[in-house]
Amino acid sequence: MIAAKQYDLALNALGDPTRRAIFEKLEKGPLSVVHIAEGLSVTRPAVSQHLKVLREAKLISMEQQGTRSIYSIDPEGLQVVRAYLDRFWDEALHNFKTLAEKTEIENQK
Amino acid sequence: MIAAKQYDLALNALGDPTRRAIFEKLEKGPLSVVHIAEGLSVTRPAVSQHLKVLREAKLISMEQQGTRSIYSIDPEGLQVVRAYLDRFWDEALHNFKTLAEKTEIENQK
DNA sequence: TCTAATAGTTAGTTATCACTAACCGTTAGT
DNA sequence: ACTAACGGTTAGTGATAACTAACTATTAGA
Repeated sequence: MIAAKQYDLALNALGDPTRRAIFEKLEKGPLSVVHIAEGLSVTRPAVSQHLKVLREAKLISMEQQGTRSIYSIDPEGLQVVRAYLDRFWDEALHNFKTLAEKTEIENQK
Repeated sequence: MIAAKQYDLALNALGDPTRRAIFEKLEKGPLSVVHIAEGLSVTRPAVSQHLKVLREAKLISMEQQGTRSIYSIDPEGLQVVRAYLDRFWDEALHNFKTLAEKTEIENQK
């Protein structure tokens, strides 16, 4: 991955199903690595690697507590992806509108 | 990809840099396949395959005009991803808030 | 101090998926 | 009918990245 932009990192990170599973585990609140790993079908080291990717994308943040690493959802990455999607919103609605108008005309025939 | 849910399809689709490049080309308006392909570093068949993935994710829609296939941004896929991200918003803000409070306490020392 | 628990790293393997080449089908124009 | 333009499909290949196994480092507790 030679992604420079933040949204590249974030969308790449969320593109993997295992990483989404990890991300979704944090939906209910912060968790340590062992807690994140349990129930998942991959080994703990694999989880560690995914956590690194998610962290670089600023989708999660980490706080050290003794020997434990506690991970939480980070709003920064979410915000970046949101902003990216919003770029396309106007164009999408415009397309939708013209399509709707066409359909209407079509129906009048 | 054995993804059932719409947001799985959408996030998987946006996870690839070439597909993002295609998607971003449609930001300014609808385009035919040849127009999408020009400037990209992959062959036209590759573009066709990516368009299929984006279409299944409802991120783009297609309209046939003679021999041309005109592609546009589809708001449906955008909306699905947005809703997915929103699921994490409250939790993310909560984490952010407690972190902010902790930092404040830390600074008071 | 010794041990257990937690988790990050790295080398090597495997599996996935993006890509090209070759092909086919359809429509528009001459 | 013939040709050109457009674009979707498929088989096979190559590159990427997800994964495991083995190892190391750090901290907590007995």
